[in-house]
Amino acid sequence: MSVMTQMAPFERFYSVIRTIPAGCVCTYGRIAELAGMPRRARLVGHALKVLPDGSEVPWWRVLNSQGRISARGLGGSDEYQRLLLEEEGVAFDASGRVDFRRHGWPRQD
DNA sequence: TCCTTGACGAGAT
DNA sequence: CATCTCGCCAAGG
Repeated sequence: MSVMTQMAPFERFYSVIRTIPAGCVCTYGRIAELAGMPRRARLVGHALKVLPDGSEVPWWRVLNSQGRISARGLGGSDEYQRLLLEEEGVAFDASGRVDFRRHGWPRQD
């Protein structure tokens, strides 16, 4: 079996993330649910982590359940993520949180 | 193969 | 609000 026959097992997640509209955000847990894999939030984080640079998957639109950017540690893309979101019109409050009622997707209603 | 680490999350304290 | 526990599971040592 060639190394290519076994594609990345995270396509389900990437597909869902690709549908998040610009200016909107979603959570790791919600992505997992929408992908049909409830309780796999942690795996979504891993999927984004291994995403190659320059990927078309809008990883920056994924936040944790508190509406915050998950810390990545040294050399992380935390700041960059916030920048990308703000460019799309996403607002952060004084404590660095995004209001899901305003930018959350899918909309609850 | 065992053990530890995580871009996580919900619930209990 | 801050911790802690537990569920989950791919990766890397």
